[in-house]
Amino acid sequence: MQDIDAIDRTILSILSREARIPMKSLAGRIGLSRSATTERVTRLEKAGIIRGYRADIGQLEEGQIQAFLLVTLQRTPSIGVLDRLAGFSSVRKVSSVSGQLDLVVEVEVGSINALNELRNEVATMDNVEDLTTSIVLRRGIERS
Amino acid sequence: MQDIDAIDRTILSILSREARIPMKSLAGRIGLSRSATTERVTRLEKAGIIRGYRADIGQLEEGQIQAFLLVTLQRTPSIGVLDRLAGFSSVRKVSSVSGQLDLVVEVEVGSINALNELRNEVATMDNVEDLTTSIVLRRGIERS
DNA sequence: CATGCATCCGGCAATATGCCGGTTGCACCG
DNA sequence: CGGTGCAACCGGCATATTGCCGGATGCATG
Repeated sequence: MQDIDAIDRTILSILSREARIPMKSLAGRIGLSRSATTERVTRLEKAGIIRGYRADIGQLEEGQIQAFLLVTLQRTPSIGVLDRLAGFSSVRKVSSVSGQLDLVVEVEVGSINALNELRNEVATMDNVEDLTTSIVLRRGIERS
Repeated sequence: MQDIDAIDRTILSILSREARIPMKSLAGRIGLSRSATTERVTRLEKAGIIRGYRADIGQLEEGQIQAFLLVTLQRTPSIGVLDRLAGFSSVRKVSSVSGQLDLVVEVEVGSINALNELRNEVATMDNVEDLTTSIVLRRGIERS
């Protein structure tokens, strides 16, 4: 196969909300046999469309702190910085964005100290011009 | 049960990366019987610690646009705004943060037009003082 | 010491999965 | 045209996993 057709889209949308659903039930919902469904899912996994399956943990571990690092670079693109950020285990997600900012980095650390250290490391990276840290006080909704 | 002990933590950390793992294998890894493991997982689900299981979709749907709305409020707390934001289906995640900003809102829309409309709606909400929109150009790593 | 309760274990029937051979529709080619 | 290859589908059987018990154990409580 090659392109993602309507059936694949349905599969993705179902799995993105109910990842532990049995293949048989999934097959039932999309109107295919179990084996065909499994084949499609396997393909999607191998193609990297489905990266994995995650439990959605609602409540943070005690003492875990989430924060956003809002980064402005001296010059874009951000060669190197992205890779170096990915090297930190506390970095959860990095997005390159348009506008005044260049990067939005979501991090999760065990303490304010750890956050400060991380912040300093990132701030002193080559090419980083400005860095604002916003600690997450409260999580609202979270979908998908 | 009541508090989340070390075993629960292990369960969460395993499930947050491999949500489709069979309970039997999970049990093997943490050194408990299958039934005890299933019980714990069920408890975690009912307690809302595990909110659900999601397939991690790597590639965005064609034409889908992600963006961050960085919101400053006139006065905090943000009574009302959080709820109203949650009402938009395109809003993926809302975080209350400290610092100059008050809210970081992650959204995903089908078009720039839709983003603009959303932006306008949020900007004209009562209590919203300032709003910066940053479109995601590229997604870097994403963990957990 | 009895009672209640949380937690654990193992077992059996019901279900789901992995793996296979077989069918179908279709494009391609001598 | 018939033959070949291929992608996608189906169903079936052996094996693995789950749901759903009953029962053991440790522990706090009256």
